[in-house]
Order: sequence, then structure tokens, then C-alpha cells
Amino acid sequence: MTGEEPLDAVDAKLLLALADEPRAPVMALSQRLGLSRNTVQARLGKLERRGALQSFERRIDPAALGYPMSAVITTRVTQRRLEEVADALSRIPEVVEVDGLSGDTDLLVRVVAVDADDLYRIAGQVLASPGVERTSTALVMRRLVGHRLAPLLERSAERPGSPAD
Amino acid sequence: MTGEEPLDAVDAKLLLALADEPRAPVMALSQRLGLSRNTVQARLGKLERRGALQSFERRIDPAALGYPMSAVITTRVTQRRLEEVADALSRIPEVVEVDGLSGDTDLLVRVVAVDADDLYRIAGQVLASPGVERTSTALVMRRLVGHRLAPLLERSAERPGSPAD
DNA sequence: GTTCAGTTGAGCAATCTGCTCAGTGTTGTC
DNA sequence: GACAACACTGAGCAGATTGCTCAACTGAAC
Repeated sequence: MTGEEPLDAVDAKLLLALADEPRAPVMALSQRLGLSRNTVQARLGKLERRGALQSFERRIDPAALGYPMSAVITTRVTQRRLEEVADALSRIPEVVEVDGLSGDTDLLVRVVAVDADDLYRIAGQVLASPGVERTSTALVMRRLVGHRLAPLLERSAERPGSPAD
Repeated sequence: MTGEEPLDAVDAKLLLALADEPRAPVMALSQRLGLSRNTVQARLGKLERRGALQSFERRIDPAALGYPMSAVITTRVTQRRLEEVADALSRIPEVVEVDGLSGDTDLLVRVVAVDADDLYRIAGQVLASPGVERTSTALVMRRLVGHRLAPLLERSAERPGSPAD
């Protein structure tokens, strides 16, 4: 068991509605879903308590903030120093995301930058972080599919049970 | 010029406040920022119109939806078929993000899955997509630094001018 | 000196919020 | 079948919030 039961169809529909109108008042949502205001409010509260909603920061477009350039830096790290490295990386403001991976590369570091020079500087900082052995920087030239979850939400919204049955 | 001027300090503060309380009413935001309600409303409207706020879907935690497993699949693609491949990938619901990269690997594909079997299946679908030559799947074992933008926002909130001066 | 965008404070009717309560299924259990 | 647990519903209420518009003020640019 995952500890929390996965969301049900109603939750999925609620999230879809929110995806469409993020700042929609509860009233609008309840009408849209054909549920009572009470229910929607309870569901929303449960979603938040459950931690199903991540930080609002994820919605902010770095480009609009003045960082139009984005890159992924795959890094190889001295074993057993992952924590330390992650900590060092988190101190670089332009590092927006770090994932620990299995396989050849240990870390996937996502950074944003103002321009090419800026990116060069940041990549240097990543490489200079204690514990980092080797890095490889790849520019994000184009966002082919923006982060989306709607397809999975729609699946959940239709089926009653768990996502994969 | 980027086409749109970057956000200013007020915008950054507004976004920071929203990051703290995503569903805060405009009134609360205006009090918090020491600005008039009118101004906050105007700013918010401008942010949305400008496209500075991305889809709400980004805030939804796939794990809560029932997809606790995440992986990045780097793929090599037949040249000139990027569009086609991206289109094919976008039809796989579990593909949540696709970036076109410079360098050795052409595509960075982020997928979520219910479990290891599911991931195996999805990786197979990615590889089977027309135009995909080779793939390499790496499991996201741990999120070291969750997607965040606050450090950059705070920088913008303090300095009056552009993000890097 | 004038124009212009951004901000402010005020006002208004309509709506929304947070909260509580009791009633109504729908389940699952013994 | 009886019963408890649970989610959903409809209703109510005081108070806050929204969307909108207006006129006035500020600072900067020209």
C-alpha cells in the first residue's frame, strides 16, 4: 500500500476543472462538477492535506521571470556524497530541480539562465560543487511537450478504480 | 528585447506570496504586499495575460494520482523527425514532459508509472515510437531538490532591475 | 509644461467563504 | 436484516471578497 489511497474519479475531475480555471472559486467548481459546494470544499481540503498539490512555484514560467534559457546538466558524483552535493546544488539559485538517477549518471540537474554566458557560469558552478566529478550540459532547445498530467487525469476521471487495473 | 519585459520586483513579491498561499484571495495578497487591492488585481491579470503562469497541472503530484514511479528516458531520434516523434510521444499518457536537447541525446522524456512493470511497458512504447532510434531509461530514485523558483524570485524581489545585471 | 502608465481609495451590488447541522444514501460488517 | 461508517446534500448565516468603474494622485518621459 502506498500509505494514501490514490485519488478517485471525483478528485480527478476536480483537478481537471482546476487545471482549466486555476483560480476558480469553489462555487464554480461545484457547479461544473455537479456536486454540492460542501463536497468540493471537503475534497479540496483533503487534496491539500494529502499533499497532492505541490508548490505553486511550479506554475511560474522562468522565461517570464527573465530566464529564457534552460538546460539539463547530468552529473557524476563521488559515491556516498549525494546528500552533500544536493545541498551544494540547492544553494545555486539557478538550479531549479535535482533528481537522483539510477544508471550511468547520478544526478539530473535542471537549471535556468539569462543567456549563454550565464549558463556557462552556472554550469561552472555545478561542476565546481564539492563531490561533483563530471558534468555534461545539454541545452533545452525546445519544449516539445510541456509538463502535463491531463491525460492521466482524464483516465482517472473515467475509471472508478486505481490508475492501472 | 524578449518581446515581453521581465517581471519587476512587485511581480516577484506577488508570486512569492502566492507560492506561500496559492489560493489566497486578492485581499490577503494586497495586505501582505502593502499594495492596494486594485493594483494586485491588475498585476495578477497582467501575469496571466502575459503567460507567466503555466498550467495548473504542474502542481499535481503524480504520486498522489497513483503514479509513484518516475523516470527519464533519453532518446536518440532520426534526424528531421523530431516533430513526428514528439507527436507520437504526446499520445502516451504517461509521458509528462518532452524536451528537445542539444548534444548527444536528442530528447529528454519524463514519464511516470504505477510500478516497475508499468515503467517497462511505457519505456517500450517510447522506444517503439516511429523515429526513435535508441533509448536509455534512468529511474528517478530520489528527488533531491524539488522544482523550485523561490531563490530566483527572491532575487528579483530585492533588485529593481533585470535578473542579472 | 504635458502626456502617460501605474497606483490609489472609494463605492457598489452580487457573489463567495467558512462553518455548522441535520438528513440521506451507500457501503461493509456482524 | 440491523447497524455503524462514510461521503454527499441542502440549507442557513454573518462577514469577507469579487469584479467593476471612477476620479485623483504620482513619477517619469518627452
